[in-house]
Amino acid sequence: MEKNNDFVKQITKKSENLSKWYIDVIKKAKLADYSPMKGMMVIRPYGYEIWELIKGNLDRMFKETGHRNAYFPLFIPESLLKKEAEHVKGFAPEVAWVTIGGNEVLKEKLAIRPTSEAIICSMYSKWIKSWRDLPLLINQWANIVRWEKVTKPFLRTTEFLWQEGHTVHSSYEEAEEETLKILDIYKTFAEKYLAIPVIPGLKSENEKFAGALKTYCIEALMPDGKALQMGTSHNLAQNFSKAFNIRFENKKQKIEYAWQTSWGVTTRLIGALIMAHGDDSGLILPPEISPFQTVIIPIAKGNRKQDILSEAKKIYDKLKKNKIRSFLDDRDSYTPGWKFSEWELKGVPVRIEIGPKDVEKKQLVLVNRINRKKIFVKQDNLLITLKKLLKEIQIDLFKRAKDFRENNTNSVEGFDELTETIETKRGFIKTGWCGSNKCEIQVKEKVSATIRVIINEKNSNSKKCAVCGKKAKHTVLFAKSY
RNA sequence: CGGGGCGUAGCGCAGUCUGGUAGCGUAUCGGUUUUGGGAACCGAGGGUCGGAAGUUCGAAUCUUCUCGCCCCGACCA
Repeated sequence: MEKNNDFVKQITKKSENLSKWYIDVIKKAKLADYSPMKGMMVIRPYGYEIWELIKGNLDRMFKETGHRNAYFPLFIPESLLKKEAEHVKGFAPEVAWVTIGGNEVLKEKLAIRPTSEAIICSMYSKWIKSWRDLPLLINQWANIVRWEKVTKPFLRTTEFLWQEGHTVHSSYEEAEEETLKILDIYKTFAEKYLAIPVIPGLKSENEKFAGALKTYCIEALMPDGKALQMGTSHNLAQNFSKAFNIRFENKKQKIEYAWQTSWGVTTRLIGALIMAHGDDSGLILPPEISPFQTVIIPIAKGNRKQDILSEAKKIYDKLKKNKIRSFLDDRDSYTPGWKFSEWELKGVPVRIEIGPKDVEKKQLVLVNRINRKKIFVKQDNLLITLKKLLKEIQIDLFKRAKDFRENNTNSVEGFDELTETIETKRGFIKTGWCGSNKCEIQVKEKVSATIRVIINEKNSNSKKCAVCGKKAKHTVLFAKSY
């Protein structure tokens, strides 16, 4: 009986089929559900609460670095979207258009924003006149529509939620500094809050944002060996300021085009969170970002029922007072065993059990979601032990994910070894690259893997390009990607 | 957007080949006893078989079209 750990029924095993497991968990844990429109999902309260925690923490980090929130329109007139040539070329295939308003056919069709550079830049050109107006540091939390062909809840949906920062600076160097500052915030957030280790770096020309000079990103490795881009930060240089006429008078009294950045993360982060940490029993949420850090399950037996319930309520109040997000599951219609499985499926990191024996001994049972290890703790020591356990779980999840990434990162030399490793092992493939578009495409055509991130911009320790054999300019990570 | 698979009760499925008026498990609702790993018993409700058109005396079942979802590719956060 104690041998069988298959407590949760009705979800596919993560080890057997990650995709199926992923969908099962999302539906059974009530994170999201499909809507009547293709590729559009409903984010249910439990899923949205995770987003609120992501949003709250990132928002604080943005504000601490001087950014302010604003809100721009959902629609972008076609003429504005077309102003930056590369930009419109990149997004055209996935834009949804509004052509009728009320009963009238519109004179100019309106794009539902696939990203907001165009509308925001058109406003910036009105607002910015002098170096004294800079830097301008604005972020917006918004929804976005991209008409994707293949969708998957959280990872790629037709409509998604995100934040997009759009900043304006008086020099290239300052814009570059901002781009890297945000990249660092993203990395810190991913690792400290989501407990997902990421690799920061530059995108290749092939993979960069339409309209950017340089695109930086953070990349994570998922359990199936595919890479997931978790955030991007672009140095737009003067590409958009020239297209949208954002000019300022600099300190030398010369008119100059402004230097810009843009950056974003999306509800995709929730998808990463689900895949990175979960197991055969369901989700495992890092304490920092879990809607409930603990769930209290009273085992209300026989004539001790009232007794136990009131003790459980006291524990709940105590945790609430100490700002530990918890849920008291005192529903009478489910048995304790059912609740254990349910909350494991929902990924709550610590379960607190309180039954007749515990009330007698003035103790509680804490159960770690990662390994189901039980800790018996005196009621007086609850806070200290619980806080320690939550910290431990946060760290363990990060460590687990990092070990996985390291075990699935292989260094290779030469085209054959590169393509063979991708085919047989997947994961990140570290190798030298000469910097040519042609070499990257050659790999893509053979094994459909691309350069996820350039991790060493300057030199590559005299390695050779894995494809052409010429001297390598960069060290890069190849991978298949989401 | 190409190749493959699937849409029948909230969920998981059988029934489709061979046409005859819809069933199983689970969940739900009411009641009683229960509660330390998805409780037991008694009773009840719930489906225009994804949608449309056609063939037929008769369609979940056959034909055509269409919508959606999943998997594998190509494209993207």
